[in-house]
Amino acid sequence: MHNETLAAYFGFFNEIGIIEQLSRTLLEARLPDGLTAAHFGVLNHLIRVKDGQTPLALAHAFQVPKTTMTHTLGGLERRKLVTLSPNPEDGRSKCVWLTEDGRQLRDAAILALAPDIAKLQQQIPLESIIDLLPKLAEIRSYLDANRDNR
Amino acid sequence: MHNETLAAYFGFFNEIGIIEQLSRTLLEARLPDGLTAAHFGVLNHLIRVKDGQTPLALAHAFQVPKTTMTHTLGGLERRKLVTLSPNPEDGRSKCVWLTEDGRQLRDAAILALAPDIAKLQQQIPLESIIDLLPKLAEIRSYLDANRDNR
DNA sequence: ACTAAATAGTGCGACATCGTACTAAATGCA
DNA sequence: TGCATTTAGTACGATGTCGCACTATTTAGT
Repeated sequence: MHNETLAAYFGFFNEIGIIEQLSRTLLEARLPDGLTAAHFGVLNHLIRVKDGQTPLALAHAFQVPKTTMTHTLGGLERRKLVTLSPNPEDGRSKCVWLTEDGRQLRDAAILALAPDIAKLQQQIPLESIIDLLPKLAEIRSYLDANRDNR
Repeated sequence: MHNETLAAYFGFFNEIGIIEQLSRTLLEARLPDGLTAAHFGVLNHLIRVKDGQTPLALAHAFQVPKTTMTHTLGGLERRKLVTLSPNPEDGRSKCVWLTEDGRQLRDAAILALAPDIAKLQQQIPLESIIDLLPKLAEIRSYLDANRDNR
C-alpha cells in the first residue's frame, strides 16, 4: 500500500467532507426556522419514495443510528410536518406520514434552492453530475455493505 | 429548470451526505478515546500541510465556523495532541503546533485504517478515485467561492 | 496620532448526534 | 405452549456544532 495511494483515498474523503459541509450550510440557510438538513432530507425522502415508512427504515435510508432518527422525527412532529401512527403490522413499530404542511414546506424549500442550483449548473453542468452520480453511488453502496451494523 | 435536473443535483448531494456519514463513522471507529473525525482531520492537515497555522486558517481549510475550530482545538489541546502559542505576528492570534503525541496518534490512525482502504481499493480502484478527485475539487471550490462568509 | 472599522479568538446557549441502557412486542425453538 | 432471544422505539447523558455577542488587537482613513 503506497503512501500516494493512501493519500488519494484520504483526499477523496476529505473533499467529500467539505462538500457535505458547504452544501449542508447552504441548504440550511434556505430553510425556515431551525429546520436542519436532516429534517429536510426526511421530508424529501418521504415524498420521493413514499410515506408510511417506519422510523427504522428511514434510519437505514440515511445511514444514521435509529436514536438519531427518533430525535429528527420528534422535531418534524412538533412542527406538524409529519404524523406518527402505530404500525398495524407490528405493535412495536410506527408509520411516518407527511402532513400537508410537510409537503408544502418541502416544495417551498426546493423552490428556494432552485436559483442556487441554476447558478451551480452554470459552473458544473448537469452532465458532470450525471457522470459522477453512479460512481458515488457505487462507493456509497460499498461502504454501506461493509459498515458495522447499527 | 427541469425537475429531473433538480433531482440529479439533489441526488448528488444526497450521495455525498451518506458517504460522508459512512466514512466518518468508519474513521471514528478506528480512533482511540472520544477522538472525532474533526480531531483527526486537523492533525492530518497539520502534518500534510504544516503546523504553526492559526485557528482561523484551519477553520477556513475545513470550512467550519471558527467557533467550531476553537472547540476542536480545545479537545486536541486537552489531550496534549497540539499546543497553542501566541502568534508573534499578530497579538490577537495564535499558532497551532503538533506535539509528538499528536504525530504518533495520526500515524497510528492511518495505520489502523490502511486495511480498510486496501479492502476498499479492491472494489473501487485507485484510478476511479484519481478520476473523481479533480471533479469533486472543482465542485468544492465553486461552493467555497460562493458561500456566505463565515 | 486618533478614532472607526475590521479581525482573531472565546464564552455561552440552543440544538444535533449518537452510544448505552431500557421497555414492550415479536419471533424462534424446544 | 413457554421461555429465551431478537427487534422497534425511546430516555438519558456526553459531546459536537454553530450562531450571537463580546474582548482584545490590528488596520485604515483622515
